[in-house]
Amino acid sequence: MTAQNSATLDPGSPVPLYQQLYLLLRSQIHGGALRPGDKIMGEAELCEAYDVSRITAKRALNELADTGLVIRKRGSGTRVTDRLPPQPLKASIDGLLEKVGEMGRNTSVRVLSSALMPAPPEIRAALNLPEGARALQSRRVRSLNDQSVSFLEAWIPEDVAEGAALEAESPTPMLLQLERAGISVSSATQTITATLADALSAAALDVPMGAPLIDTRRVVFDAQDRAVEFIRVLYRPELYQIEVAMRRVQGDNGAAWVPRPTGRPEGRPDRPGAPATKAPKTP
Amino acid sequence: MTAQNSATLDPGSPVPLYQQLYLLLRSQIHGGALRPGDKIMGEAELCEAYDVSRITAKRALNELADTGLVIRKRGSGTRVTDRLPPQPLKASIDGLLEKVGEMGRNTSVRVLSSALMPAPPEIRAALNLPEGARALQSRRVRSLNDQSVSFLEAWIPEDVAEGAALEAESPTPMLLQLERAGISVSSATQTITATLADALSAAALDVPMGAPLIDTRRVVFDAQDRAVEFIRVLYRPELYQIEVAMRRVQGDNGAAWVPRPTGRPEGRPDRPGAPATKAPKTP
DNA sequence: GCTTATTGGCATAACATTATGACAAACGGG
DNA sequence: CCCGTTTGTCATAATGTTATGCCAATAAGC
Repeated sequence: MTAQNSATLDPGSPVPLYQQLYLLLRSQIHGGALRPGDKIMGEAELCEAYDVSRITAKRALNELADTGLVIRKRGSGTRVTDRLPPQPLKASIDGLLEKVGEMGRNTSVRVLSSALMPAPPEIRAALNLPEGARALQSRRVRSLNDQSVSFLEAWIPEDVAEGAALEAESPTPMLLQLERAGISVSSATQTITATLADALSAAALDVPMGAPLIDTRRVVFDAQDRAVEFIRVLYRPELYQIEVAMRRVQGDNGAAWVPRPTGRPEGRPDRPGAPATKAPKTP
Repeated sequence: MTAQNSATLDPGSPVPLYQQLYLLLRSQIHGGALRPGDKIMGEAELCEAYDVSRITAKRALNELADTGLVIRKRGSGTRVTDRLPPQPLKASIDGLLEKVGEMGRNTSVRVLSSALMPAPPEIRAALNLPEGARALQSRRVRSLNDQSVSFLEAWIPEDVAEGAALEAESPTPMLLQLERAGISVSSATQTITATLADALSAAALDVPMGAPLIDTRRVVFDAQDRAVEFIRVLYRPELYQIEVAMRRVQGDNGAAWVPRPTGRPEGRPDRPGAPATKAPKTP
């Protein structure tokens, strides 16, 4: 049984071939299969491998070059950029950044919009609101070093928002404002999945439509188990990833994995999970 | 600052307009904004609302009808199908299914390939192997109810694999085989991100290339802190999602979120988080 | 039965995507 | 310096996408 890499794009897809190939190569670079300095297959080879015409392969490679991920040279070929696209940030499931190792980052939050509006059904279901209830919607973008990392949409029930006198236009996280207003946040349920950038998130995060995004949804409860906030955050996977450290414990009914909360405590050396790209470059 | 909910489409995107509109409406249905039985805006209204021609609106609606999400009737209009698509499975971060509520599921594992081969650089980095080292690669697909849910690629260093006398062709999870062979698994580091289906994973999971996938990578360590396995698992987000329940605790330096290991213990009701992802479309 | 709303279908035209093929220009190795 | 390799550029043709406009067929209300 052999591991074969029969690679074929889907000509029947509504997404144009050059875009399919571009996204594919892009994810290979971000995922670590193609490393900085590596030589990418030439246009001719790509034609062969993916059964497309040279114009299509060329366009995919040119899009990569336009994004700065590769460098193309006549007669020489196409190579992945040396300057490593910065390692994606690692964050624990609580959504707070951890590996802010280099502290030179300019982090910033921009409020795109905020308004009190009737909560759509999906939000009502998450927040357990009656039909016709209104909620405060706030959309924000978080940037690090002038790169948009995450796009966020928060919903807070009208009564909660009023009671806490929230400043929706302030870049201060809504959750923090809630806590400052005396609402004791006690638990949350978070769902992690993947999605594609639509027009709205693509514009906010400065990625092409159809790019993959990490999609997290969280419902936050106060001490009385009342849902006080629903947040959906979309992250750019090449800039931000979720990392979980786990310990194996023996329980009553067999072994189980226990997530270790935050940081990198118990003497576990900092072991890369072999995500994205590799670190150093030869001198 | 107003929240413009008119998520305008992007005529400049490589993704055709009818597809953008199709995806938009589709995510509204999956997300709960449009509920079963609801009447969707007619072609004329969609033209107005999204500034597209009727042919485009019609095509988007027809794609929805082809997928079975809506029913169109001349003179009457377009309505969301009554039967709602099944909820995705929820699993905790340890990768083990939980919501196997209905126990009638036929779960099965198929071994696609397995081979001892030189470990590619990205794997060597994860497993801390020297250049030229070999590793056992095993690719598997896990299905539930005849639907492919996850695609898995495991790498085990040659010496570990030999010492444990692994049966790579057996559907028994490699990690379980390692444990049975006396290798005590004690900790792991897992990274969660999002990616696009390439040719290989698309074929294995029966989704179109370019579909979004949840991408988890895990390095497993034994009691001696030796990396014994690297696993990369790709999940179909419309069938499988990761769920984390968290508790807020007061620590020494401020509050922190503590993940609650597994299951849905402390009386927290089951709260849906509403996904919005791409499904396979067979033209 | 008549009217209105809504989808189905067709024709035309402008533009984007893709394949095929040919030639020019830069790079690198012998 | 020559030569093979690789990318840059161009032209042509088939196909897909989108807008505009028109008319037919079906459903629902009066």
